[in-house]
Amino acid sequence: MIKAQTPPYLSGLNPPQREAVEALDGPVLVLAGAGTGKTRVLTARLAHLLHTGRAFPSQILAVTFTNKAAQEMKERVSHLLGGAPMEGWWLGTFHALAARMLRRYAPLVGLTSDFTIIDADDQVRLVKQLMEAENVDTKKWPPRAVMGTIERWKDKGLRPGDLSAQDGGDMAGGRAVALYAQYQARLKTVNACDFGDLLLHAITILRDPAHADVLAEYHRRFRYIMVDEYQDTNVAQYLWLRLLAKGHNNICCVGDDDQSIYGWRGAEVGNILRFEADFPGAKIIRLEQNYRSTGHILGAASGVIAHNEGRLGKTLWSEADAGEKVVVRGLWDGEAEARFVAEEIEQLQHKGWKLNQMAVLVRAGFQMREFEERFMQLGLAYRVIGGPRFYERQEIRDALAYLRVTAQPNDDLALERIINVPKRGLGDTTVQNLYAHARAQGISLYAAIEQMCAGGTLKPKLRETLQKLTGDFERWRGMIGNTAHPQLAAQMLDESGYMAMWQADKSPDAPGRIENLKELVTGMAEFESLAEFLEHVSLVMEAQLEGQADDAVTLMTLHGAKGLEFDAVFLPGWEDGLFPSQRSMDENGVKGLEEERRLAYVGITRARKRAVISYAANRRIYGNWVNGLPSRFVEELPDPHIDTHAESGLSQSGRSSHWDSSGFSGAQRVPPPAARPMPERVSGAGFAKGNRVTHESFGTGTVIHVDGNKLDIRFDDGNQKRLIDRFVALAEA
DNA sequence: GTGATGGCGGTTTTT
DNA sequence: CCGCCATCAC
Repeated sequence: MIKAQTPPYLSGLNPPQREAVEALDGPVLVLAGAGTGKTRVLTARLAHLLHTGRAFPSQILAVTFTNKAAQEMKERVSHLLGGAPMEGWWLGTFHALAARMLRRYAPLVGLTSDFTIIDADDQVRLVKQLMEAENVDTKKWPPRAVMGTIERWKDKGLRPGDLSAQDGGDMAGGRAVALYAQYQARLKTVNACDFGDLLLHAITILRDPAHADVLAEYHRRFRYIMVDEYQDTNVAQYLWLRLLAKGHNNICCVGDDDQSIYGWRGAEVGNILRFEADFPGAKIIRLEQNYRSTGHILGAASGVIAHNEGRLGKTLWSEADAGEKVVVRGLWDGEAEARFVAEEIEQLQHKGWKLNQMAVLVRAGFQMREFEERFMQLGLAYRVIGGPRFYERQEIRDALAYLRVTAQPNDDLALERIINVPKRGLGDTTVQNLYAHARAQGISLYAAIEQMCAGGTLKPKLRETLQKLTGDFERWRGMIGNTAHPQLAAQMLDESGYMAMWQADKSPDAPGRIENLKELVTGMAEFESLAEFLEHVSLVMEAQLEGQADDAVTLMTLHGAKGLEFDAVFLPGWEDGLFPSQRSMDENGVKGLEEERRLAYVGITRARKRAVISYAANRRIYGNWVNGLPSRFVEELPDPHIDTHAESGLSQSGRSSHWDSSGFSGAQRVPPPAARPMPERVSGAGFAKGNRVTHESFGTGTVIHVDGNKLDIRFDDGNQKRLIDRFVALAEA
């Protein structure tokens, strides 16, 4: 038999990569270090399975963590195979795939196939309700924390029945397990699931001997399983995978234990560390050749991560040049640090580097403000990743709640959300009464309303209001199927008075909200049906793409940066307590510290050519000045790979002991609390779109967009900048 | 039902 | 210091 020539997707792979692509049978763990071509291997492997005829697309289960990763893989495989659309394959996130299974077998766990998927907000509201009904002090135990405990149980695959009362410790006055049971019961009553349930229910079905036929069916179907980012799987996901892989064990997991940074939300590094024990005979393949970073950057990153215990161990190497050493710089305070970073960025920009290829990666969101302010002052284009997302905005969630109740009247959480929005005179007391009835009868809120209206104990006025509301929903529900869903949505927002509510609202953000609502309605057209649209928003809480300047510095958290790469990466705030975060260390001890260290590793390895680490001696945190010491991670950076004094040329002994007081402008030390020159103009002067404004260095321009105190201004010289309002003044008429 | 006020807490976040 | 809540007064 004549072998076809090497298929294109195999060419250019290095030996371990190729081995990972071709090892199709049995369990395989691909330990893919940062920048070692993981995605390339995954996609080539998929292509290989299909190309060699080992499997049809429908026989492969390919799992990712994010929709973005799933999308990317879909596109790349399709491209590798000549653009053919891959029909019927199971490629998606754990949650999307589990939801797909569950839609089909929902009755086996007491749901109907049109169950609702509730979001984080609904989860907490439900827990809070239950806590209040149980007289649990919500001050002492915040509902969020109780919900967190429940979620961790779900992450571990534990249902209320698998726990005993003491497992909750004193959380919620020792009632956490009971609350968990009630929470689950309530979800069942309203035919809903939370994210954790998607996997939990799926596991429940797959491991129930009574439904062995279901498992058998999936075994027949999925001959190969592939998993991305395995280090981020939780126990529930692991159990789900194990059940599905049982028998053939053709499972290939790709991951990097050194990049496990989601332990706090249930990820178990243990899954990847234990792989060989879990899947006997597993082949372990290490991808260690890095194609991304220079030698010094790799050396610095490796030096830091080497301080962690219990690693599987990899030695990254590169054929690339050593490049520049990692710059480490101590600054006087947070402001000086922001000035320093901005200055460095501008210098690189002058050398021809693209802002798009630079990123500032912080440990926590609140650190971004200092940089934003400085960038705005300078008119340096930047984009913030990870703000509030489209589907999380209040008005969008309200609109979705209307749609949810229309599609599924038993969706209590949704109904509760909008029952009095806009105001209909259905206040707390009324809602509590309705709920009391619902709980007593074990029915949904909507059903309770119908029953009570039929009863006749209600005051006429109230009854009229409620009947109007249910009547509206009946009417809208009747339109499903015979009216285009975007039109249904538009009509609903109109007839409910929701749109009118915002139109009547005089607050400055009301127009923006109306815009968003319109955008929501327009966006719905891309989906086949209302149900499909709702499924999408439940499972794909995608960030909204904002029309920002094309070339801009990226500002985001270290967590958000995983999987990305930039020519230049700035890592500010390396002070003990901030990074590594004090809380992490207090709450999780060495484990917490090690996860922080992995975060440091992730941060450094994002850089292709230049990494700049900085720390400040003084920082204002929550209003008061605190002085900090350089992060222990700074000490862990191996000397040969770092340059502590990029510009100032001060003495070079013990690096923690001297701060670069010269800054880059030679300013002398200023006692932190001293009055600093603050711009006189106050924020919130009420600029509006269309205002003519002036700025000291940019001249006159027109405000084209207002976002809180940030203004997008098109200057008369053609430049567009984003600035803080207090740096501009209204132009003289 | 709404607006004002005081207290408190304050990482990381996808699905 | 700032923003979110819960509570209170109307």
